[in-house]
Amino acid sequence: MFSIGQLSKRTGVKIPTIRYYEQMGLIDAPERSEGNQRRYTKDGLSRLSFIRHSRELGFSVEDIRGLLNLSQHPEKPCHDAHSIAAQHLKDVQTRIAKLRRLERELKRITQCDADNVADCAVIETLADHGLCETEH
Amino acid sequence: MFSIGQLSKRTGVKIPTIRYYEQMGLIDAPERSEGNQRRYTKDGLSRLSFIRHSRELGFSVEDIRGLLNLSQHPEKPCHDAHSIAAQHLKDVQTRIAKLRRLERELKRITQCDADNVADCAVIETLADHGLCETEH
DNA sequence: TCTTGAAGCTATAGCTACTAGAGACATTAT
DNA sequence: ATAATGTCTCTAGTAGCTATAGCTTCAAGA
Repeated sequence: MFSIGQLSKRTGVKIPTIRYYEQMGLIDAPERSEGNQRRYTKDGLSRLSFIRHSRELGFSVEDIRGLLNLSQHPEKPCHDAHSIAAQHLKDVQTRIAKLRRLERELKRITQCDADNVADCAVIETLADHGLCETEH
Repeated sequence: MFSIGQLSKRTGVKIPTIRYYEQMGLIDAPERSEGNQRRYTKDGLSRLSFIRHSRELGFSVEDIRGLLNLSQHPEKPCHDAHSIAAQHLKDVQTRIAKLRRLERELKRITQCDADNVADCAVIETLADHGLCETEH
């Protein structure tokens, strides 16, 4: 049996976040001690680790709810898990592409070496989209 | 003079967002019509365009507050504008790097071709961080 | 056994940057 | 004049937590 603090240390999920997950129904409400404190089992630990890891990979809480659900049913086809992951991969790739365009634009505008704001490319570019090289 | 709807169309910023910016102090409260509706000048239009464009480049509202401030003082050195932009560029690059690692990991785990959840690499990897190739 | 300090409890509010909705009033076109 | 559209304020909701207040419980040392 782990206290919430021990669970937190083992998984790296902060205490208020664990309680938040419980509230959101991602983890079951665990048993309580006589004094009403949460007591977790190994099962609770691995479920939370699953969540933690999924969050690190950027899955949304809703996605995780689905994945957790699937993981409880080992006999089911894993097609659903794949489509969640594949969709997420796509999202990540879209975000990368977008950020790359931003990076290019930011690199360009930070290269200005003017002395004052009047001639500054940063300010000027922000004021006038027409000065941008790429679309965004 | 533009109504809020016209301003919205010209800048691409949604009406509630314009009001939100006003509330946040990013744009000045404009004059009102006799019937209490907002009426904007060209100045208001260009200020909002500046904000819109900065948001598109991913600057935070706080950053934009600083940049707008600087843009009002053309005689000032533009060092501050540069450091805001440079810091933002750095953030963007960090995010790109992180997303690339995610992308790699997601690509790897979505390549599984198991039939059911019990053998599914997606689920398995999420449950056990040790199966990951890269750190995150 | 008593005490003390750390850890845990609930409930509420705050964060970013908006977005949505309700219900009332203003403006514009016909 | 009337109807359709636009705008007003206010409140609450979104994701995924984080922080605070004021209280109770637990575990270890004297």
